[in-house]
Amino acid sequence: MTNHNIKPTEGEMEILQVLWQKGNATVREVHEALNKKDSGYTTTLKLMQILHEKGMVERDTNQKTHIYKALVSQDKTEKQLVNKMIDNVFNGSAARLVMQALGNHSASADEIDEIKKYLDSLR
Amino acid sequence: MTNHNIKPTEGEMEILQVLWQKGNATVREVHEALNKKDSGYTTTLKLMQILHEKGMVERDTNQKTHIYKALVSQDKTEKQLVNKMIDNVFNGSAARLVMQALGNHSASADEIDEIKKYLDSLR
DNA sequence: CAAGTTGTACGAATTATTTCGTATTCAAAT
DNA sequence: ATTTGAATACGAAATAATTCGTACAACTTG
Repeated sequence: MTNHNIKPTEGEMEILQVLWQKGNATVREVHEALNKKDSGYTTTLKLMQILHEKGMVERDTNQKTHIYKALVSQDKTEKQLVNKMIDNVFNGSAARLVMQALGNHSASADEIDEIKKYLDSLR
Repeated sequence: MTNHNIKPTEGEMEILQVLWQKGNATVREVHEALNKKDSGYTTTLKLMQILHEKGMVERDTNQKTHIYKALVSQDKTEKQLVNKMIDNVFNGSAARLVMQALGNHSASADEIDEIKKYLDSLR
């Protein structure tokens, strides 16, 4: 299977987020979206070049200013990370992760409804 | 608030898991529980010493063989990690994480029931 | 008690990740 | 055309995390 061992680092993930959200973007756009006051433009550039080396993004170099686009799927990447966390942190129990996620104040009433609907659809 | 910025590394997490599960344990017990063929005993020892430096575990040094015990709570640590993932990976949406977790790891019917019960209890 | 075994201590090597500095290229504006 | 600004390339420094080697202390047991 392709895309076997994608394991973006934290910094790489931040960039992928932006690319998934925007569809495609230049380094400057990504850098500004991230709005990191603690690291410079060339840092973002470098990370994006590394993502490219690793085959996680592609880029159009026809213009001087390159345009990047994610190659790894958001869904697959998210699944990978979630699975890893279920295994590493919750000893394989998806339910435990879910409850931990919901026990926080993070989930609004709307979200909870959405989840219930989703659970029903699983039947 | 105490325990403000716990952020165990991956290796540290593995050890904490064992300590949470066993209540307390020696380095050797932890090392064997982890069953790492790729790294040696002193590596586990070192990590546990670092956990101690960081105040995440305590140890009884009355005997030659020290006995370790987690000081950070499993629940709080899990919440931290889950929240971090919700922020970093799911743009703040707990619901998205939950659905990714369920759509995936094929939560069992029992697990799903448990989650529904839990959701109802949140009202 | 001497030899072997099991443990801790801890500096240092290794590896991974992030960050930066600087050279260079290209295009726009003066 | 020259300067200026914005971009890429990329080595290397800085930081973080893991792993190991080795010294030494404390028990075991023959």
